[in-house]
Amino acid sequence: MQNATGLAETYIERWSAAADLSGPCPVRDVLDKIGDKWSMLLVMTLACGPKRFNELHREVPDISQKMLTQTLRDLQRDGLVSRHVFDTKPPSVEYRLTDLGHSLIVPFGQLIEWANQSMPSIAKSRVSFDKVA
Amino acid sequence: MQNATGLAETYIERWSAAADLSGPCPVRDVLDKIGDKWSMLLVMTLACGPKRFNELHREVPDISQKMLTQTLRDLQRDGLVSRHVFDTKPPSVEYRLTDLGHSLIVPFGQLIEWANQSMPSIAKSRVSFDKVA
DNA sequence: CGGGATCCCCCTTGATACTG
DNA sequence: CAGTATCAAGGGGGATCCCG
Repeated sequence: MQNATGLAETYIERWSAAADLSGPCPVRDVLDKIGDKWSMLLVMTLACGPKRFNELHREVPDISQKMLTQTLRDLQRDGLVSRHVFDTKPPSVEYRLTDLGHSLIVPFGQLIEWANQSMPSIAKSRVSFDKVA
Repeated sequence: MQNATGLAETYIERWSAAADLSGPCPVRDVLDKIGDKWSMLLVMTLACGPKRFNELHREVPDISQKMLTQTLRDLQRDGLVSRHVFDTKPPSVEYRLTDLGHSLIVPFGQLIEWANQSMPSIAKSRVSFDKVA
């Protein structure tokens, strides 16, 4: 295991090597989902265990039914989430993270970690930037 | 240092604890930038060293002048990038990552790493999903 | 309960032209 | 070289209604 500086250089190196900026890179494709308004929120909400549709809706109140459905479908399409229908009445549908989906928690968590730690600096920077402008 | 499973649980735990989903959380705020079409691309492009405006434009050809300007301003506003004007003629402006900006490379790199490793699975999942539909 | 279908707004992005 | 200003288009996403 290398230190943080070494890691950074490793990533920079790899990026430079892979940086074929002509055409849509696969990385962009994944990043679009990360940055998408709801995907990661749902992934983290599902991280603590499987949940049903309306259960998710309750835990993430400000998402519309449409976007909840759509985002879940996209996550399922990418194999991050699996969908299980129980043929009861009324019907019950359970969503849960796949292994692949679960594997996203650590790298994504690192980013959250960074975000939380960096928030104060970012906030201060914004204030002083806006003050000048 | 814990193993991957322990780490995941740590992040899940923290997320649950912090999940005040009422109102815009700071995490969403940061995620918007990550997912934004150009921010991370520019950060990684600047990772290997400072660059001037048109130099950046050459290395990321498919960005428009407008978005390049705008994205750089946002990054500067957040304190991830610093802007240095050299009063020569013709004028020269150099952009470089701040320490804060540099600190993003590692967590972001982890995500890229995940993306690259998971691409095959995701691609396969998509194919089989679309086949059914 | 768990969605699908539709309408519509607005915000981001791109293209183009101009400037110090 | 390093931007700014303006206009037009596209699609992401919300609101609403409907269905099995």
